Amino acid sequence: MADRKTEILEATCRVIAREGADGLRMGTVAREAGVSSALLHYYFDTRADLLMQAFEHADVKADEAAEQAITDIPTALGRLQRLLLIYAGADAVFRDDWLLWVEMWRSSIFDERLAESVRRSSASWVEQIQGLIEQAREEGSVSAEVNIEDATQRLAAVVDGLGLQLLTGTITHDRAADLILGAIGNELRIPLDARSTA
Amino acid sequence: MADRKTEILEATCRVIAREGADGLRMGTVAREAGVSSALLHYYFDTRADLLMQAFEHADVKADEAAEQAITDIPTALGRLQRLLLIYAGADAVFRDDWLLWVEMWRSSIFDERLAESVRRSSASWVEQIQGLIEQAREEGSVSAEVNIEDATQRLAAVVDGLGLQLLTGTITHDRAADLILGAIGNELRIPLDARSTA
DNA sequence: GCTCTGACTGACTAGTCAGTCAGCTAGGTA
DNA sequence: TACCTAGCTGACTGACTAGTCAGTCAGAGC
Repeated sequence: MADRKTEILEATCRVIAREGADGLRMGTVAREAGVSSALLHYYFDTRADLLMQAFEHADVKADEAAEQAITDIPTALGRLQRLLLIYAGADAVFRDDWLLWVEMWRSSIFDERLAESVRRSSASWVEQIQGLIEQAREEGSVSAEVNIEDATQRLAAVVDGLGLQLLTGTITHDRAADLILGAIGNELRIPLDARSTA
Repeated sequence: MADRKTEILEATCRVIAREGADGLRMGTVAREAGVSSALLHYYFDTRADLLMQAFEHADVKADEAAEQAITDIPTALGRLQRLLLIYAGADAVFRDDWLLWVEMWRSSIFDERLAESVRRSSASWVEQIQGLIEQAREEGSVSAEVNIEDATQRLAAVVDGLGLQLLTGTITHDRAADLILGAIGNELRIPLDARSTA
Protein backbone atom coordinates (compact mmCIF):
# COMPACT_ATOMS: atom_id res chain seq x y z
CA MET A 1 0.00 0.00 0.00
CA ALA A 2 3.00 2.25 0.46
CA ASP A 3 3.15 2.40 -3.33
CA ARG A 4 1.35 5.44 -4.74
CA LYS A 5 0.64 3.78 -8.06
CA THR A 6 -1.08 0.86 -6.32
CA GLU A 7 -3.06 3.28 -4.16
CA ILE A 8 -4.32 4.99 -7.30
CA LEU A 9 -5.24 1.66 -8.89
CA GLU A 10 -7.22 0.63 -5.80
CA ALA A 11 -8.97 3.99 -5.74
CA THR A 12 -9.81 3.52 -9.41
CA CYS A 13 -11.33 0.11 -8.68
CA ARG A 14 -13.49 1.59 -5.94
CA VAL A 15 -14.72 4.31 -8.27
CA ILE A 16 -15.51 1.81 -11.04
CA ALA A 17 -17.47 -0.34 -8.57
CA ARG A 18 -19.46 2.75 -7.61
CA GLU A 19 -19.96 4.55 -10.93
CA GLY A 20 -19.18 2.03 -13.64
CA ALA A 21 -16.25 2.07 -16.07
CA ASP A 22 -17.79 4.71 -18.31
CA GLY A 23 -18.74 6.79 -15.33
CA LEU A 24 -15.12 6.95 -14.20
CA ARG A 25 -13.77 10.53 -14.10
CA MET A 26 -10.13 11.38 -13.51
CA GLY A 27 -11.21 14.02 -11.01
CA THR A 28 -13.23 11.49 -9.02
CA VAL A 29 -10.32 9.05 -8.89
CA ALA A 30 -7.98 11.85 -7.80
CA ARG A 31 -10.32 12.85 -4.98
CA GLU A 32 -10.79 9.20 -3.95
CA ALA A 33 -7.02 8.69 -3.82
CA GLY A 34 -6.39 12.06 -2.17
CA VAL A 35 -4.03 13.31 -4.88
CA SER A 36 -4.13 15.84 -7.69
CA SER A 37 -5.52 14.81 -11.05
CA ALA A 38 -2.20 15.74 -12.62
CA LEU A 39 -0.55 12.96 -10.63
CA LEU A 40 -2.77 10.42 -12.34
CA HIS A 41 -1.23 11.51 -15.63
CA TYR A 42 2.19 11.31 -14.05
CA TYR A 43 1.71 7.55 -13.49
CA PHE A 44 -0.67 6.75 -16.35
CA ASP A 45 -0.51 8.23 -19.83
CA THR A 46 -4.24 8.37 -20.50
CA ARG A 47 -7.55 7.60 -18.86
CA ALA A 48 -7.77 4.43 -21.00
CA ASP A 49 -4.42 3.25 -19.60
CA LEU A 50 -5.54 3.81 -16.04
CA LEU A 51 -8.76 1.90 -16.70
CA MET A 52 -6.98 -1.02 -18.29
CA GLN A 53 -4.34 -1.33 -15.58
CA ALA A 54 -7.04 -1.07 -12.90
CA PHE A 55 -8.92 -3.95 -14.53
CA GLU A 56 -5.79 -6.06 -14.64
CA HIS A 57 -4.92 -5.18 -11.06
CA ALA A 58 -8.39 -6.22 -9.91
CA ASP A 59 -8.20 -9.42 -11.91
CA VAL A 60 -4.93 -10.51 -10.31
CA LYS A 61 -6.17 -9.62 -6.84
CA ALA A 62 -9.43 -11.54 -7.34
CA ASP A 63 -7.54 -14.60 -8.57
CA GLU A 64 -5.34 -14.58 -5.50
CA ALA A 65 -8.31 -14.16 -3.18
CA ALA A 66 -10.16 -17.05 -4.83
CA GLU A 67 -7.07 -19.24 -4.70
CA GLN A 68 -6.66 -18.46 -1.03
CA ALA A 69 -10.31 -19.23 -0.28
CA ILE A 70 -10.13 -22.77 -1.61
CA THR A 71 -6.60 -24.03 -0.80
CA ASP A 72 -7.33 -25.70 2.50
CA ILE A 73 -10.37 -27.66 1.30
CA PRO A 74 -9.43 -31.35 1.13
CA THR A 75 -11.48 -32.65 -1.83
CA ALA A 76 -11.46 -31.36 -5.41
CA LEU A 77 -15.26 -31.43 -5.49
CA GLY A 78 -15.32 -29.29 -2.37
CA ARG A 79 -12.89 -26.82 -3.89
CA LEU A 80 -14.99 -26.65 -7.05
CA GLN A 81 -18.14 -25.99 -5.06
CA ARG A 82 -16.49 -23.26 -3.01
CA LEU A 83 -14.93 -21.66 -6.10
CA LEU A 84 -18.22 -21.45 -7.96
CA LEU A 85 -20.05 -20.19 -4.89
CA ILE A 86 -17.62 -17.37 -4.08
CA TYR A 87 -19.17 -14.78 -6.35
CA ALA A 88 -22.69 -15.79 -5.39
CA GLY A 89 -21.91 -14.97 -1.77
CA ALA A 90 -23.05 -11.84 -0.01
CA ASP A 91 -19.46 -10.74 0.72
CA ALA A 92 -19.14 -7.13 -0.47
CA VAL A 93 -15.52 -7.58 -1.55
CA PHE A 94 -16.41 -10.35 -3.96
CA ARG A 95 -19.40 -8.39 -5.19
CA ASP A 96 -17.09 -5.53 -6.14
CA ASP A 97 -14.62 -7.94 -7.78
CA TRP A 98 -17.46 -9.46 -9.75
CA LEU A 99 -18.84 -6.06 -10.73
CA LEU A 100 -15.39 -5.01 -11.93
CA TRP A 101 -15.20 -8.17 -13.98
CA VAL A 102 -18.60 -7.53 -15.58
CA GLU A 103 -17.60 -3.95 -16.38
CA MET A 104 -14.38 -5.17 -17.96
CA TRP A 105 -16.30 -7.77 -19.88
CA ARG A 106 -18.81 -5.40 -21.36
CA SER A 107 -16.27 -2.65 -22.04
CA SER A 108 -14.31 -5.20 -24.06
CA ILE A 109 -17.24 -5.48 -26.48
CA PHE A 110 -16.45 -1.97 -27.71
CA ASP A 111 -12.71 -1.91 -27.10
CA GLU A 112 -10.47 -4.40 -28.85
CA ARG A 113 -7.50 -3.63 -26.59
CA LEU A 114 -9.49 -4.79 -23.58
CA ALA A 115 -10.90 -7.80 -25.41
CA GLU A 116 -7.54 -9.52 -25.47
CA SER A 117 -7.18 -9.11 -21.72
CA VAL A 118 -10.69 -10.44 -21.14
CA ARG A 119 -10.13 -13.49 -23.31
CA ARG A 120 -7.01 -14.33 -21.34
CA SER A 121 -8.54 -14.17 -17.88
CA SER A 122 -11.74 -15.78 -19.11
CA ALA A 123 -9.70 -18.73 -20.36
CA SER A 124 -7.82 -19.06 -17.10
CA TRP A 125 -11.09 -19.08 -15.15
CA VAL A 126 -12.47 -21.86 -17.34
CA GLU A 127 -9.22 -23.82 -17.06
CA GLN A 128 -9.34 -23.57 -13.31
CA ILE A 129 -12.84 -25.07 -13.26
CA GLN A 130 -11.91 -27.79 -15.71
CA GLY A 131 -8.79 -28.68 -13.70
CA LEU A 132 -10.86 -29.12 -10.55
CA ILE A 133 -13.39 -31.32 -12.34
CA GLU A 134 -10.59 -33.50 -13.67
CA GLN A 135 -9.14 -33.82 -10.19
CA ALA A 136 -12.58 -34.71 -8.86
CA ARG A 137 -12.86 -37.45 -11.44
CA GLU A 138 -9.49 -38.83 -10.37
CA GLU A 139 -10.75 -38.79 -6.81
CA GLY A 140 -13.70 -40.87 -7.98
CA SER A 141 -16.46 -38.38 -7.24
CA VAL A 142 -17.34 -37.70 -10.89
CA SER A 143 -18.76 -40.37 -13.18
CA ALA A 144 -16.73 -41.31 -16.26
CA GLU A 145 -19.69 -40.69 -18.58
CA VAL A 146 -19.56 -36.93 -18.01
CA ASN A 147 -18.21 -34.84 -20.88
CA ILE A 148 -15.85 -32.63 -18.93
CA GLU A 149 -15.51 -29.83 -21.46
CA ASP A 150 -19.25 -29.45 -21.88
CA ALA A 151 -19.80 -29.55 -18.14
CA THR A 152 -17.08 -26.95 -17.56
CA GLN A 153 -18.44 -24.47 -20.07
CA ARG A 154 -22.01 -24.86 -18.92
CA LEU A 155 -21.05 -24.47 -15.27
CA ALA A 156 -19.08 -21.34 -16.06
CA ALA A 157 -22.06 -20.00 -18.01
CA VAL A 158 -24.54 -20.72 -15.22
CA VAL A 159 -22.34 -18.95 -12.69
CA ASP A 160 -21.94 -15.95 -15.01
CA GLY A 161 -25.66 -15.77 -15.71
CA LEU A 162 -26.64 -16.01 -12.06
CA GLY A 163 -23.94 -13.51 -11.16
CA LEU A 164 -25.50 -11.00 -13.51
CA GLN A 165 -28.91 -11.56 -11.94
CA LEU A 166 -27.37 -10.97 -8.53
CA LEU A 167 -25.95 -7.63 -9.65
CA THR A 168 -29.32 -6.46 -10.94
CA GLY A 169 -31.07 -7.76 -7.86
CA THR A 170 -33.45 -10.17 -9.59
CA ILE A 171 -32.38 -13.09 -7.39
CA THR A 172 -31.14 -13.62 -3.81
CA HIS A 173 -27.72 -14.89 -2.77
CA ASP A 174 -29.17 -18.02 -1.15
CA ARG A 175 -31.21 -18.90 -4.21
CA ALA A 176 -28.20 -18.41 -6.48
CA ALA A 177 -26.08 -20.64 -4.24
CA ASP A 178 -28.73 -23.39 -4.30
CA LEU A 179 -29.00 -23.24 -8.06
CA ILE A 180 -25.21 -23.39 -8.50
CA LEU A 181 -24.88 -26.42 -6.22
CA GLY A 182 -27.71 -28.07 -8.12
CA ALA A 183 -26.02 -27.33 -11.43
CA ILE A 184 -22.77 -28.91 -10.23
CA GLY A 185 -24.70 -31.98 -9.13
CA ASN A 186 -26.55 -32.23 -12.44
CA GLU A 187 -23.60 -31.63 -14.71
CA LEU A 188 -21.27 -33.98 -12.86
CA ARG A 189 -23.99 -36.58 -12.21
CA ILE A 190 -23.37 -36.55 -8.51
CA PRO A 191 -25.80 -38.74 -6.53
CA LEU A 192 -28.15 -36.73 -4.30
CA ASP A 193 -26.71 -38.18 -1.08
CA ALA A 194 -23.17 -36.98 -1.94
CA ARG A 195 -24.09 -33.37 -2.70
CA SER A 196 -23.42 -31.72 0.66
CA THR A 197 -21.24 -28.61 0.49
CA ALA A 198 -17.66 -28.67 1.65
CA MET B 1 -41.90 3.75 -39.95
CA ALA B 2 -43.76 6.82 -41.13
CA ASP B 3 -43.61 7.94 -37.50
CA ARG B 4 -40.66 10.24 -36.80
CA LYS B 5 -40.51 9.28 -33.15
CA THR B 6 -40.19 5.60 -34.03
CA GLU B 7 -37.55 6.41 -36.62
CA ILE B 8 -35.53 8.18 -33.93
CA LEU B 9 -35.94 5.25 -31.53
CA GLU B 10 -34.71 2.81 -34.17
CA ALA B 11 -31.75 5.03 -34.97
CA THR B 12 -30.99 5.18 -31.27
CA CYS B 13 -31.01 1.38 -31.05
CA ARG B 14 -28.58 1.15 -33.96
CA VAL B 15 -26.24 3.62 -32.31
CA ILE B 16 -26.37 1.75 -28.97
CA ALA B 17 -25.57 -1.53 -30.76
CA ARG B 18 -22.57 0.18 -32.34
CA GLU B 19 -21.21 2.35 -29.52
CA GLY B 20 -22.81 1.09 -26.33
CA ALA B 21 -25.32 2.88 -24.12
CA ASP B 22 -22.73 5.15 -22.49
CA GLY B 23 -21.19 5.87 -25.87
CA LEU B 24 -24.50 7.20 -27.16
CA ARG B 25 -24.30 10.87 -28.22
CA MET B 26 -27.29 12.97 -29.16
CA GLY B 27 -25.40 14.24 -32.19
CA THR B 28 -24.67 10.71 -33.40
CA VAL B 29 -28.30 9.71 -33.08
CA ALA B 30 -29.39 12.86 -34.93
CA ARG B 31 -27.01 12.11 -37.80
CA GLU B 32 -28.09 8.45 -37.87
CA ALA B 33 -31.75 9.48 -38.07
CA GLY B 34 -31.07 12.31 -40.52
CA VAL B 35 -32.57 15.01 -38.32
CA SER B 36 -31.29 17.88 -36.21
CA SER B 37 -30.24 17.25 -32.64
CA ALA B 38 -32.82 19.80 -31.52
CA LEU B 39 -35.55 17.55 -32.86
CA LEU B 40 -34.49 14.80 -30.47
CA HIS B 41 -35.27 17.20 -27.63
CA TYR B 42 -38.59 18.00 -29.29
CA TYR B 43 -39.67 14.35 -28.89
CA PHE B 44 -37.66 13.38 -25.81
CA ASP B 45 -37.03 15.62 -22.82
CA THR B 46 -33.55 14.39 -22.00
CA ARG B 47 -30.89 11.96 -23.20
CA ALA B 48 -31.88 9.62 -20.34
CA ASP B 49 -35.48 9.58 -21.59
CA LEU B 50 -34.41 8.76 -25.11
CA LEU B 51 -32.21 5.93 -23.84
CA MET B 52 -34.93 4.45 -21.68
CA GLN B 53 -37.60 4.59 -24.37
CA ALA B 54 -35.17 3.08 -26.89
CA PHE B 55 -34.51 0.17 -24.52
CA GLU B 56 -38.22 -0.40 -24.05
CA HIS B 57 -38.84 -0.14 -27.78
CA ALA B 58 -36.14 -2.73 -28.47
CA ASP B 59 -37.50 -4.99 -25.77
CA VAL B 60 -41.02 -5.02 -27.22
CA LYS B 61 -39.70 -5.57 -30.74
CA ALA B 62 -37.48 -8.46 -29.62
CA ASP B 63 -40.35 -10.10 -27.77
CA GLU B 64 -42.51 -9.95 -30.87
CA ALA B 65 -39.75 -11.34 -33.08
CA ALA B 66 -39.12 -14.22 -30.69
CA GLU B 67 -42.83 -14.95 -30.42
CA GLN B 68 -43.08 -14.99 -34.20
CA ALA B 69 -40.10 -17.31 -34.55
CA ILE B 70 -41.63 -20.05 -32.44
CA THR B 71 -45.40 -19.93 -33.09
CA ASP B 72 -45.56 -22.51 -35.84
CA ILE B 73 -43.51 -25.18 -34.05
CA PRO B 74 -45.84 -28.02 -33.03
CA THR B 75 -44.32 -29.26 -29.74
CA ALA B 76 -43.64 -27.26 -26.60
CA LEU B 77 -40.18 -28.84 -26.30
CA GLY B 78 -39.42 -27.71 -29.84
CA ARG B 79 -40.58 -24.18 -29.07
CA LEU B 80 -38.42 -24.11 -25.95
CA GLN B 81 -35.37 -25.28 -27.88
CA ARG B 82 -35.90 -22.70 -30.60
CA LEU B 83 -36.54 -19.91 -28.09
CA LEU B 84 -33.35 -20.59 -26.16
CA LEU B 85 -31.33 -20.95 -29.36
CA ILE B 86 -32.47 -17.67 -30.95
CA TYR B 87 -29.92 -15.45 -29.28
CA ALA B 88 -27.13 -17.99 -29.79
CA GLY B 89 -27.72 -17.83 -33.55
CA ALA B 90 -25.51 -15.95 -35.95
CA ASP B 91 -28.39 -13.72 -37.11
CA ALA B 92 -27.18 -10.10 -36.86
CA VAL B 93 -30.61 -8.79 -35.90
CA PHE B 94 -30.78 -11.02 -32.84
CA ARG B 95 -27.18 -10.19 -31.97
CA ASP B 96 -28.12 -6.52 -31.87
CA ASP B 97 -31.24 -7.25 -29.82
CA TRP B 98 -29.16 -9.26 -27.41
CA LEU B 99 -26.49 -6.58 -27.19
CA LEU B 100 -29.16 -3.98 -26.46
CA TRP B 101 -30.48 -6.20 -23.71
CA VAL B 102 -27.04 -6.61 -22.15
CA GLU B 103 -26.48 -2.86 -22.29
CA MET B 104 -29.83 -2.25 -20.62
CA TRP B 105 -28.99 -4.85 -18.04
CA ARG B 106 -25.68 -3.39 -17.06
CA SER B 107 -26.88 0.22 -17.20
CA SER B 108 -29.57 -0.76 -14.71
CA ILE B 109 -26.87 -1.59 -12.14
CA PHE B 110 -26.13 2.12 -11.85
CA ASP B 111 -29.58 3.52 -12.65
CA GLU B 112 -32.53 2.64 -10.45
CA ARG B 113 -35.06 3.95 -12.99
CA LEU B 114 -33.85 1.39 -15.51
CA ALA B 115 -33.65 -1.40 -12.93
CA GLU B 116 -37.43 -1.55 -12.62
CA SER B 117 -37.77 -1.95 -16.38
CA VAL B 118 -35.13 -4.67 -16.44
CA ARG B 119 -36.75 -6.61 -13.63
CA ARG B 120 -40.04 -6.58 -15.49
CA SER B 121 -38.77 -7.90 -18.81
CA SER B 122 -36.42 -10.30 -17.08
CA ALA B 123 -39.39 -11.78 -15.25
CA SER B 124 -41.43 -12.09 -18.42
CA TRP B 125 -38.54 -13.91 -20.14
CA VAL B 126 -38.27 -16.40 -17.26
CA GLU B 127 -42.05 -16.87 -17.22
CA GLN B 128 -42.04 -17.62 -20.92
CA ILE B 129 -39.44 -20.37 -20.43
CA GLN B 130 -41.24 -21.81 -17.45
CA GLY B 131 -44.55 -21.82 -19.33
CA LEU B 132 -43.01 -23.80 -22.17
CA ILE B 133 -41.47 -26.33 -19.77
CA GLU B 134 -44.86 -26.81 -18.10
CA GLN B 135 -46.49 -27.34 -21.47
CA ALA B 136 -43.76 -29.84 -22.36
CA ARG B 137 -44.46 -31.75 -19.19
CA GLU B 138 -48.17 -31.88 -20.07
CA GLU B 139 -47.19 -33.22 -23.47
CA GLY B 140 -45.24 -35.96 -21.68
CA SER B 141 -41.76 -35.01 -22.86
CA VAL B 142 -40.50 -33.89 -19.45
CA SER B 143 -40.15 -36.25 -16.50
CA ALA B 144 -42.22 -35.54 -13.38
CA GLU B 145 -39.15 -35.62 -11.15
CA VAL B 146 -37.78 -32.37 -12.63
CA ASN B 147 -38.04 -29.31 -10.41
CA ILE B 148 -39.42 -26.89 -12.98
CA GLU B 149 -38.48 -23.66 -11.21
CA ASP B 150 -34.88 -24.71 -10.70
CA ALA B 151 -34.61 -25.93 -14.28
CA THR B 152 -36.08 -22.68 -15.60
CA GLN B 153 -33.72 -20.42 -13.70
CA ARG B 154 -30.67 -22.47 -14.54
CA LEU B 155 -31.57 -22.63 -18.23
CA ALA B 156 -32.10 -18.87 -18.30
CA ALA B 157 -28.73 -18.41 -16.58
CA VAL B 158 -26.89 -20.72 -18.99
CA VAL B 159 -28.33 -18.89 -21.98
CA ASP B 160 -27.40 -15.52 -20.49
CA GLY B 161 -23.88 -16.66 -19.66
CA LEU B 162 -23.26 -18.16 -23.09
CA GLY B 163 -24.78 -15.09 -24.71
CA LEU B 164 -22.22 -12.93 -22.94
CA GLN B 165 -19.41 -15.15 -24.14
CA LEU B 166 -20.75 -14.84 -27.68
CA LEU B 167 -20.66 -11.05 -27.46
CA THR B 168 -17.06 -11.06 -26.31
CA GLY B 169 -16.13 -13.64 -28.91
CA THR B 170 -14.82 -16.30 -26.53
CA ILE B 171 -17.08 -18.99 -28.01
CA THR B 172 -18.60 -19.83 -31.41
CA HIS B 173 -22.29 -19.84 -32.30
CA ASP B 174 -22.29 -23.57 -33.03
CA ARG B 175 -20.63 -24.43 -29.76
CA ALA B 176 -23.07 -22.24 -27.83
CA ALA B 177 -26.01 -23.91 -29.56
CA ASP B 178 -24.69 -27.39 -28.71
CA LEU B 179 -24.19 -26.44 -25.09
CA ILE B 180 -27.68 -24.97 -24.83
CA LEU B 181 -29.32 -28.07 -26.32
CA GLY B 182 -27.28 -30.20 -23.93
CA ALA B 183 -28.37 -28.06 -20.99
CA ILE B 184 -32.04 -28.46 -21.94
CA GLY B 185 -31.54 -32.23 -22.18
CA ASN B 186 -29.78 -32.39 -18.80
CA GLU B 187 -32.13 -30.12 -16.90
CA LEU B 188 -35.31 -31.70 -18.23
CA ARG B 189 -33.91 -35.25 -18.08
CA ILE B 190 -34.66 -35.88 -21.72
CA PRO B 191 -33.42 -39.28 -22.98
CA LEU B 192 -30.59 -38.94 -25.51
CA ASP B 193 -32.65 -40.45 -28.36
CA ALA B 194 -35.36 -37.77 -28.00
CA ARG B 195 -33.03 -34.75 -28.07
CA SER B 196 -33.16 -33.86 -31.76
CA THR B 197 -33.89 -30.19 -32.46
CA ALA B 198 -37.28 -29.09 -33.73
C1' DG C 1 26.13 24.78 1.00
C1' DC C 2 24.82 23.55 -3.82
C1' DT C 3 22.72 20.88 -7.40
C1' DC C 4 19.94 17.51 -9.26
C1' DT C 5 15.90 14.65 -9.43
C1' DG C 6 11.50 12.36 -8.63
C1' DA C 7 7.08 13.23 -6.77
C1' DC C 8 3.65 16.28 -6.79
C1' DT C 9 0.38 20.46 -7.50
C1' DG C 10 -2.71 24.54 -9.13
C1' DA C 11 -4.07 26.80 -12.86
C1' DC C 12 -5.03 26.52 -17.42
C1' DT C 13 -6.62 25.01 -22.30
C1' DA C 14 -8.96 22.97 -25.91
C1' DG C 15 -12.54 20.34 -26.88
C1' DT C 16 -17.05 17.91 -26.20
C1' DC C 17 -21.76 17.54 -25.24
C1' DA C 18 -26.69 18.05 -23.57
C1' DG C 19 -29.88 21.16 -23.77
C1' DT C 20 -32.05 26.01 -25.23
C1' DC C 21 -34.08 29.34 -28.15
C1' DA C 22 -35.63 32.27 -31.77
C1' DG C 23 -37.41 31.63 -35.88
C1' DC C 24 -38.69 29.21 -40.40
C1' DT C 25 -42.19 26.58 -43.15
C1' DA C 26 -46.22 24.01 -44.77
C1' DG C 27 -50.79 22.95 -44.14
C1' DG C 28 -55.09 23.75 -41.98
C1' DT C 29 -58.88 27.01 -40.37
C1' DA C 30 -61.77 31.24 -39.87
C1' DT D 1 -56.63 37.21 -46.85
C1' DA D 2 -54.79 36.70 -42.21
C1' DC D 3 -53.77 33.73 -38.50
C1' DC D 4 -52.47 29.60 -36.03
C1' DT D 5 -49.94 25.54 -34.98
C1' DA D 6 -47.07 21.27 -35.35
C1' DG D 7 -42.82 19.93 -36.94
C1' DC D 8 -38.43 21.20 -37.54
C1' DT D 9 -33.69 23.67 -37.74
C1' DG D 10 -29.13 26.37 -37.05
C1' DA D 11 -26.76 28.78 -33.97
C1' DC D 12 -25.66 29.17 -29.51
C1' DT D 13 -24.39 28.37 -24.37
C1' DG D 14 -22.87 26.66 -20.00
C1' DA D 15 -21.15 22.81 -17.74
C1' DC D 16 -17.85 19.53 -17.69
C1' DT D 17 -13.51 16.90 -18.64
C1' DA D 18 -8.96 14.88 -20.28
C1' DG D 19 -4.77 16.32 -20.64
C1' DT D 20 -0.81 20.05 -20.29
C1' DC D 21 2.54 22.84 -18.18
C1' DA D 22 5.29 25.73 -15.33
C1' DG D 23 6.72 25.53 -11.13
C1' DT D 24 7.18 23.88 -5.86
C1' DC D 25 9.39 20.98 -2.54
C1' DA D 26 11.84 17.37 0.04
C1' DG D 27 15.54 14.62 0.04
C1' DA D 28 19.84 12.30 -1.95
C1' DG D 29 24.56 12.83 -3.41
C1' DC D 30 28.57 15.50 -3.56
